[in-house]
Amino acid sequence: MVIWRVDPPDGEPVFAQIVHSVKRAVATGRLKIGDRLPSVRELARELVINPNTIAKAFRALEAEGVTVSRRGAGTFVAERRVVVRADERRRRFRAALESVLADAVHLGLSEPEVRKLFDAALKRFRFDEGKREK
Amino acid sequence: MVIWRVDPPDGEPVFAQIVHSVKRAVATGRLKIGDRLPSVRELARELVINPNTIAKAFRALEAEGVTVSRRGAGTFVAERRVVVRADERRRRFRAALESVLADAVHLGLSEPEVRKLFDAALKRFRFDEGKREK
Amino acid sequence: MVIWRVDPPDGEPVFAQIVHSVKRAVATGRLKIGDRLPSVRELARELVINPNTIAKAFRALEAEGVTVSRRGAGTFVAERRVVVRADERRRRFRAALESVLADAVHLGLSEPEVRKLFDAALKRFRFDEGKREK
Amino acid sequence: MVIWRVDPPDGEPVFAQIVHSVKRAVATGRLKIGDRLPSVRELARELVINPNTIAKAFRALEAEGVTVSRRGAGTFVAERRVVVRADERRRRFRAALESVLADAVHLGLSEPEVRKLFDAALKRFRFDEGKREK
DNA sequence: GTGGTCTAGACCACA
DNA sequence: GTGGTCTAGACCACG
Repeated sequence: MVIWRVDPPDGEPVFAQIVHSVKRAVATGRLKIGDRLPSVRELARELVINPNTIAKAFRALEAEGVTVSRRGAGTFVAERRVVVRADERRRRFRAALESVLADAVHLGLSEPEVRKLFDAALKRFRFDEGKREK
Repeated sequence: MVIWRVDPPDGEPVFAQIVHSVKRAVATGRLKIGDRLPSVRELARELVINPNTIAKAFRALEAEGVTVSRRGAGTFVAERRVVVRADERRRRFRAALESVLADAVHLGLSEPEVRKLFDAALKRFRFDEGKREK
Repeated sequence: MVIWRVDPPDGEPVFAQIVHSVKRAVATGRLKIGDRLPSVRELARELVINPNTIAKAFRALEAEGVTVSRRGAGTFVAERRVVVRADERRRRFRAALESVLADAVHLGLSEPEVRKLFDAALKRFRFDEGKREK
Repeated sequence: MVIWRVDPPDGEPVFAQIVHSVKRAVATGRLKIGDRLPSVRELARELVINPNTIAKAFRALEAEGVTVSRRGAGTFVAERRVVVRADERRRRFRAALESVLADAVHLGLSEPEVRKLFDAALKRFRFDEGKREK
């Protein structure tokens, strides 16, 4: 799977698309703890995007605890550390899921189709790793 | 279930929260085809939100085909009509789902927890209705 | 062809749909000069529409010179009388046509398709009658 | 050809006139895919119209898929993508065309005149471009 | 009464 | 700089 899924006219802000790309890559194992992300300038050149936008995305990732940046060395995938209380994280997940499911209904997807796509997606994500790996 | 889940400081634009509220209510059967939504002014009073903001949400809902508005009459839940191609709607759902799952991983949810919450949520949505009902 | 093409949730105001129905019927010969329209109450019952809305449409038709109403007798298709200057009517037609054609392009219709639909539609309209008929 | 055909007292809402202006300009090739529209504020100044009104028109254009807007960047003519089913788009075109033709009859235009104006107008529209161009 | 349009002006988010 | 959101308030069009 490709890491960078960035499409400026998509509607989602470009910096958010970068944030999502990294989070998806980490959550699916495409990026592992300790892996180094490209430098801001490098990535800006590759994706043809303003470096300020990349820098903003990286700042957001660090604020969320997904990455850590070490001066002069670069940005790295961080050890996963859970900060949110159990009920709070369930609440957030449920809310996000409900929006997605409501959209699915309005898009005209059937329940079996949704179930199938969910199962398929779920397989690609690594839930119980992160705290053990390097 | 309550229909209106609106919390201005939430970060998500208020009008989008209203849009989501209605889509969720329709998708879960809390609102049925032909049902009349509260009037713009009425809802504005109830939620303590500027009427223009409500009107904007209703316009967005109409543009998405979720409702129809009639001057002098009100705003109604529309017949559900599927317009998007099958592959396109799968693509959209998959993308949205992946973001939600990536967030779940980073929130520290476990796979069984996610599965359980998904199953529970799925039960509340009505996938195969809409084209027949009143 | 059916005369009354009225669909409240269509977006076009209901009274305007009635006006268009009558103008279309007259222009295609479905209604002829001197023909009597249904009474306001009769039509309101038939179309399940507020009588005020019908009355408003009939007022608009009379203002445009399409119909004449005779007290106690009803509303009748009027002798066609042209009031607009030649250049003005060409200007109006051109403007309306351009909007329709622009929409056709954005809808994805092809030029031959448009040409064909135009030719087919044109055949159904009676341009050079009206001043002669009873 | 001038792009902006906006006349506030015309009866048609100002924002709709702007929408039509852009659609016409794109459909006739006056604006090409990827072209940047004037900024909201710039156009507001030029047309002496409230920026919110311009913004509303641009939002409507985006909802119809004619343009894409990017925060911080501007509003651009979108790749043309056909979403509506073939029969549906024919139905819509036919309905709009019939209203225009009925009006033409009532305006007193002759059939040859209508035909001539149609042929002339048709030449100015680009039906089969859009998916390939820059 | 209903929704729709337009203006004016503040403030935010993004590139 | 760009577009987006929200408020406040006037006025219009429709049923």
